[in-house]
Amino acid sequence: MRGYESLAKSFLFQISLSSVSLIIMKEKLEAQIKDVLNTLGLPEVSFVVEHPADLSHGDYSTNVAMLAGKTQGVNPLELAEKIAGVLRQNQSDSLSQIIVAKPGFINFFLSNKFLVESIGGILKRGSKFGSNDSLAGQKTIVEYTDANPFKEMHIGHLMSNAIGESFSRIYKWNGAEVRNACYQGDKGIHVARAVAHKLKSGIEWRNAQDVAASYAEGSKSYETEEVFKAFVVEINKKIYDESDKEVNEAYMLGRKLTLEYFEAIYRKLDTKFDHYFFESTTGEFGKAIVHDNTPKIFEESEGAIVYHGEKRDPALHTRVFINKEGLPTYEAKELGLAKIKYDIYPYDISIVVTGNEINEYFRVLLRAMKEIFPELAEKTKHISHGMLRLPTGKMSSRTGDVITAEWLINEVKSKVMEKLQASERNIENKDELAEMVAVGAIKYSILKQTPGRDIIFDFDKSLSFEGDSGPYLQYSFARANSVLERAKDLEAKLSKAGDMEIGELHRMLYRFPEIVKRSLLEMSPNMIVTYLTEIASMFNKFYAENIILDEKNPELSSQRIALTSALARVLKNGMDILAIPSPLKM
RNA sequence: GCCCCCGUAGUUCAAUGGAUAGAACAGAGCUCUUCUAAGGCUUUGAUGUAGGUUCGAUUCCUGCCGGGGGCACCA
Repeated sequence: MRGYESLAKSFLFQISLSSVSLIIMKEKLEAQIKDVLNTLGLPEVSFVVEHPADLSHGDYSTNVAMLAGKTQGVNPLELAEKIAGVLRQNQSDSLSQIIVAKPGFINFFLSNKFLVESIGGILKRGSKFGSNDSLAGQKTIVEYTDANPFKEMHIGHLMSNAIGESFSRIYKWNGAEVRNACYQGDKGIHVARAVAHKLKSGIEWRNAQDVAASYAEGSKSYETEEVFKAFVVEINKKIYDESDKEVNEAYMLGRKLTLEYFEAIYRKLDTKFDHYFFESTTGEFGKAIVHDNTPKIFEESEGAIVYHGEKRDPALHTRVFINKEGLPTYEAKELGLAKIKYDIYPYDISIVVTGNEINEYFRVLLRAMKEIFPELAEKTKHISHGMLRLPTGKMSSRTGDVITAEWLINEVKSKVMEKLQASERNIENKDELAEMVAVGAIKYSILKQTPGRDIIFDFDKSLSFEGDSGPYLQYSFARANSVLERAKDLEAKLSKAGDMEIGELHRMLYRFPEIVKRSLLEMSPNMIVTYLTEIASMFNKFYAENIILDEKNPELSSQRIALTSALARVLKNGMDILAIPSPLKM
C-alpha cells in the first residue's frame, strides 16, 4: 500500500526524536535577532530572515546588520560581527555555525543534528506536516468556479476552480475553518435564450450538452432575429414569475441537467462545495439593500440607481447597481451575496475568486460595501485570475470558439492514454490514472504562475508532460513510492542510523511549513508549485546518482529510505494543497 | 482622453529591496547488463527605455515606448 507511511514508522523507531521542534526555525531566528537588538540597545528595524539563493551561503541569512548599521551610522560589517558574537553565545545545537559575509550579511548554517531530526519530524507529523494553526478559529469562505447553469463550463472556470480550490486548502492548512461556495446565475436573459430555443425548436434535452447547444443557438437567434428576441423577453418574464407550466418544466430540466453535469466535473477536480448561491436570490436581496441606501449612498441618475465611485476616489468610476428596468446588476447582486453569505456563515475572511476583467468593478463594489457593511468589506478579499488566451487570439462564446472544461480534460487524458498504452509498465486502471495525470497537468499549468496574470494557452507547451509539469511531480512521487514499496523487504535489515549523509534535499524538506505560510501571506499557490518542483528535481538527481536500496550497505540504505520517505511525504502533502492528484504508480 | 494591470533567454514562467537573475520548453551532445528514462548530465541564451531614491533595484518613484483590461444600465 503506502510504502512511505509504513516505513516512516520503522525509521522513527531508530532515531531518538528528543526535541523535534515544531516551531519554524525561521521564526526562532527572528525572535533571537530581535532580542539581540534589544540587548545591544539598537532600534527595531524591519529586517528579514531568508534562505540565501545559494546553499553555500548558509541555510538562513539576515540583513539586520546592514539596516541597523545604516540608522546608526555604523559600519555594517562590524555591526554584523557584533550581533553574530552575541548570537553565538546562545547558539543552539540546531546551528553549526554563524558566519558574517561581505556587505554585512549574517549567515546561519543548520547542524546535521537538526537536519537529521527534521527528517524524523516530517515522518512523525505525516499528513499534517506543513500545516499550522495561525488562522485557528478563523471562519473563511471561498467562492470560486461560478459556472452558470444553461451554459458550458469552459476553461476560464477551470482556472477559477484550480486557483480557488488551492486557496481554500491553503487556508485550511494554515488552520482556518473553511467553507467552499459556488455562485451561479440560474436566472436571467442567458437562461431565457436557452429555454426559448428549446420551446421554439422542440428539441429534446437529454444532457447538459443539449442545453448548452440551445444556449448557443438561442444566443445567435437573439442577436439576429427580432421576433425571437421578443420571444426570449417573454420567456424571461415567465421564468421569473413561474406562470407557465411548460416554461417551468423546461427551466427545471435544463437547470437540473447542467448542475448535475457540473458536479461530475467537480468530482474530477476534487472540489466539494458547501454552499451554493443563486443569482435569483442574491439579486432580490441586493436590490433591497441598494434601495434602503438611496439616496444616502446611491443616487438616481437617468432612471437608474448608481454609485458615484469617482466622488470618493479618482481611481474609481460610476457604476450602475439597479438599471432603469429596476433590475439589479452584477454589483447589486454581489452586494447582496456578501450579506447572505455572512448570514449563513458569519465569516472572518471572505475570498472571492473571479476573472480579472472585473477588477475595476470590484474595486467600486468594495468601496460601496465599505459604506454599507464596513465590517464585511473589511473581511472581503478579491482574488482575480487572468484570462486564458489562445495563441491565435481570444476565446469567444459568440462564435462558439470556446474550449470547454470537459473537452480539455478529455483531450489531455487521451494524450496521456497514448503514452500509457505505449509503456510496458503494469498499471491496473489505466483510465483512472490517465484522468489523474490529465487533471494534474492542467492544474499545474494554471497554478505554476502568479494568479491574476493571463495564461497563454498553447496546447503542446502548456500541457507538456515533461519538465516543469504536473506529471513531473506525480512521476517523482510514484518513483519514490516505488522504491519504498521494494524497501519493505529490507525493513528487517535496517540498523541504527549512523553518521548521516546530508545533501541538498535535507536542506530543503524542512522548509515546507514556511512555504505553506508564505503562500498564504502572499496569496500565491505558485510558491508551493515552485517549491515542489524544486524538491522533485533534487530527488530525481539523488535517485540518478545513488542507489537507495543497497543490500551491502544497510545502514546507508536506511538513511536513504528515510530521506525518500520524507520526500514522498512532502510531495504528497504539497500536491494535496494544490489538489493535484497523487497516484502511487504511473 | 482618464483609471487600473503588465513588459525578464527564441518561447512559457520564477525571483518577501540583497550575494553569481533561477527553471522548463525549443536547439546541440551524452545517458537504461542498478531501485520507474514522464528521469538524469553537459551546453548556448534575458531584466523594454531614460532618469531618480538606496550601501544595494527585476522589485520602489517619475517620464517615454509597447501589450491587456476598464470607463452607465451584460456578467
